[in-house]
Amino acid sequence: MAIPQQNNQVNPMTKGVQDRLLDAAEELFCDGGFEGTSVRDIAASAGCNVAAVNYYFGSKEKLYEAVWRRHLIPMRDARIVGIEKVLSQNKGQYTLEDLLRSFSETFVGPLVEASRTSRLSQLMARECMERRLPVNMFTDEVIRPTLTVMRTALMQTCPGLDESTIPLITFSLVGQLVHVVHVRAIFEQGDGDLDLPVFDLNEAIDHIVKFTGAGIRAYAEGKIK
Amino acid sequence: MAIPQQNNQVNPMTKGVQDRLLDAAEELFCDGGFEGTSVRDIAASAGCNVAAVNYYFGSKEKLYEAVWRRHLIPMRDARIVGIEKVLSQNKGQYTLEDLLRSFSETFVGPLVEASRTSRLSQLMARECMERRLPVNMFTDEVIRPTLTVMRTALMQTCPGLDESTIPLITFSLVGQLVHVVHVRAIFEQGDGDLDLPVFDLNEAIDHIVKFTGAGIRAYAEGKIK
DNA sequence: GATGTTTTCAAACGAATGTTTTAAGCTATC
DNA sequence: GATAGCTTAAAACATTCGTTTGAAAACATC
Repeated sequence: MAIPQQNNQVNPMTKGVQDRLLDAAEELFCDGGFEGTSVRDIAASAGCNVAAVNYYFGSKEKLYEAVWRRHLIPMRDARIVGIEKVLSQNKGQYTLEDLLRSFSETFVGPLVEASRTSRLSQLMARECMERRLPVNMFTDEVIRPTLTVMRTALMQTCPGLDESTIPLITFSLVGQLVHVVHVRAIFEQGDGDLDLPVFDLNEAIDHIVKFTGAGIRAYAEGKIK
Repeated sequence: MAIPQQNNQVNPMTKGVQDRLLDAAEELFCDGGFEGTSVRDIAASAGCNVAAVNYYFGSKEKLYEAVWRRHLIPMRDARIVGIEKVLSQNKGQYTLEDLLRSFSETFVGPLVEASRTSRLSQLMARECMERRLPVNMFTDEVIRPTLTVMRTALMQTCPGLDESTIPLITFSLVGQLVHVVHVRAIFEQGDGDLDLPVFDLNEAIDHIVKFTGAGIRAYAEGKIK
């Protein structure tokens, strides 16, 4: 009746059933979404029986949450250390753009670097809409900690900046970065015959960094509001 | 066997079955997504039989497309006339921020003004991920026409602007606007106990307009790149 | 009012879903 | 090697799904 403990496989050669299920579920959830993926598909892809899903995770829903838990904390930590690395860099020998670039790259990185057309980004985008995870799981584990670090980092970098503007500034930066991930996903799966301008990720990030930097400086220099 | 013609109801008092199905489907698709909504729910909500969906639209999928077709063209037209209204305003008596504000408001407007926590925005966000509409239906009917008008408008407003920067600039603006719609949806359905700063839509749009304006001027004045 | 067409409805179909059951296989301990 | 406790497996269970069927109802036309 009870769900067995997490079995951290001792032998690293062959993954246990739990890990195989997590891997398979992650890939299939990304491609087909939660509703579009059946536990039979997951079990088949993991090479085990259907019942294993309920045996190890209790339900399809719990399996979905377990897939997410593997990503949230590493994602948050990567963003935070990215910011702190810039801050601790040669005691102040960094520009606003350095800070923005570091944040942008650690933000976009895990969302696009994953193999096979950015699985995490698909997963994230789906989750934003389907709302299957417990509310605040995201807010508590990723968004709030990141915002806190970013706030002090920006204040330290731009002395003239009014602290009340930081939420909206961060909002603008994140909005552009999220958008870059979405658009990239669209272009990658597009059939290429769109005559929209070709989309280059590094070029886009470079633009976002400079563009956002200009906006922030306008705030800091009092040219806005 | 054949699907009957669109019956444009003569008597405006009582909507026909097709329209009732479209209304019900729109609401339910927004709340539950495509997979999460059954044709039985739709039929019940529309007050008709299940078979009516297949009778009038051929399939659940076709009904979903029909729901979308009611929105795409009005959305595109609203954006375009919003831009053109500013352009034709007192022969040049408008600022860059006027243009950005008009575009922003017509962009965000239909996504947030709809009754009940912005149905269209939910629908849009879901569609971005589930990809159920024919590819390029969005690109052809909305995105490309809007981009074309926006390009000429920006070039006319900022003479010093390099045309090659416009796609990325528009991208930044749209990214922030899409994000504002998403975040607003999160806050509206949130339980309010998030201690994140309160989110005010008009304040956010005002920020986006000024922030983006500063970024564009930085390009136009050669301070970037 | 009879006739032919369009629309509505209850019922059923066939397939797919998540979950549970029941029994067999496995592994470690004595 | 027997025993107890995990783990796996096949099958069945109970829903739910989109769609189709066939007949009744409503409507229009003459």
